[in-house]
Amino acid sequence: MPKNTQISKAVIKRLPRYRRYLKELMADGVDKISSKEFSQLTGYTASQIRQDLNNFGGFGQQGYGYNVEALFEEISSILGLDREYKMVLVGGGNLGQALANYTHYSNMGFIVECIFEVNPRLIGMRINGIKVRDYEELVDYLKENSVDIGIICTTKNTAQEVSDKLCEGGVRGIWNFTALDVSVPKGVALENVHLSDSLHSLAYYMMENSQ
Amino acid sequence: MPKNTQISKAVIKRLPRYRRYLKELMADGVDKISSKEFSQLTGYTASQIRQDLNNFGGFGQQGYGYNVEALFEEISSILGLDREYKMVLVGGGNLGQALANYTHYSNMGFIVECIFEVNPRLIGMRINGIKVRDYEELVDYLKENSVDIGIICTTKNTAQEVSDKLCEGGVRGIWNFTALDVSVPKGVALENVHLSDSLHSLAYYMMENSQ
DNA sequence: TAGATTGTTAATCGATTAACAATC
DNA sequence: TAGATTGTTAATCGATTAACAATC
Repeated sequence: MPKNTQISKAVIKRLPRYRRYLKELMADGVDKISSKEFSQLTGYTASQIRQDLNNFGGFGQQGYGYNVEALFEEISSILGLDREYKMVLVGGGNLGQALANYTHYSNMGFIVECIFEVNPRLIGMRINGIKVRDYEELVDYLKENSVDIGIICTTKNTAQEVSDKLCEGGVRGIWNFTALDVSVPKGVALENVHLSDSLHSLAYYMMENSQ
Repeated sequence: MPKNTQISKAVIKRLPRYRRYLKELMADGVDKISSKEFSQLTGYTASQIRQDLNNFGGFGQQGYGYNVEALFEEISSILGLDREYKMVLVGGGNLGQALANYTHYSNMGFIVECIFEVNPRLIGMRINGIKVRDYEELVDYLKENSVDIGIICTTKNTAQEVSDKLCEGGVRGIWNFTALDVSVPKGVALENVHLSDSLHSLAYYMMENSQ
């Protein structure tokens, strides 16, 4: 139960990371952890961890710490990972195909229903079980099916058009892998993965290190 | 010519974005831009843009603005994009193959020399011209060849081992796509792309929107 | 010269860290 | 009860924004 103040982006970015470590702890059979121990594990300060978690509620117990499994469930719920998301991916090239698979099989609850493509050689095929449809069918498909998230993996120059069609078609989230910062209407969530930007930052830090 | 104060991560994250927009402006034949106009384009405040750029030098001209092409070159140089980087990718699965291609062909100067894999069916093949080698050869390869950046695209449980081999082999940067936060020795730059974390943040914002 | 816009300092805002009272 | 550790307030730090003098 979130308090009604807006949570900062910085906090939200840390939650999936906390969750990953909690999952590992569960796998290792650890059932309680203090903010201090969790700090050593994650690299965030104990103070920040407590501060972050208390945005959402008091999940710990004084003198004891946090129950690993309970905290994992709480964070999962906060992130909305206790539901299912239907997704479509647009742009079934090399990277698109790989991402469709990755997303579908590595993340519980995120279901990639199909891939939309313009290349006639791919249309009609199945890629690891995920059907490839004609991009022309996208708008109709969205009319007939409820889709939560659209993944954009096209070229830069069609990205905005694709995003518009997805948003008009009723998706509530866009996961964008193109180099374009697409704009989405209010009420649609947007997450960009700019791979080249990431690589370019890496280049910077390499140079900085060697000075 | 960077001043000798450490530049904050927030600034470095914005530079590739500035550069992308400058590239677009160049393609559109625009040759000067003011911080105010650039603000409208990028969504960052004019003040922040000027502040950021002045960490590295005075690239503008009072009363005029910034020369688009010159600024693009400056930022490229700051990011270290005026050199070549030799890369190897470890883990040539679905996503690894796609990333090797993407990196090799979408980014000038980032050359993926080869892919290392354990799957015997892939070893010896070429994927879009990039040779797949036996993972067993990685250590020797790094002894004989100078490699700048290692891309890790294996499963989570071998990620740290791979990272260690790459770092001992002399790479100066790690681009990590696994869900593990690998640790690298001081002097090696690390950039993580946690795809699942990104997706999980998206899920959060979708929920937040619909409340 | 007048107008525009930078470079840079100062003010504000927000996020992180420290401290400690509450409490298990 | 004593010890440990949270939840939360206060202090600090850093990043963003505003303001304006410098200057093209």
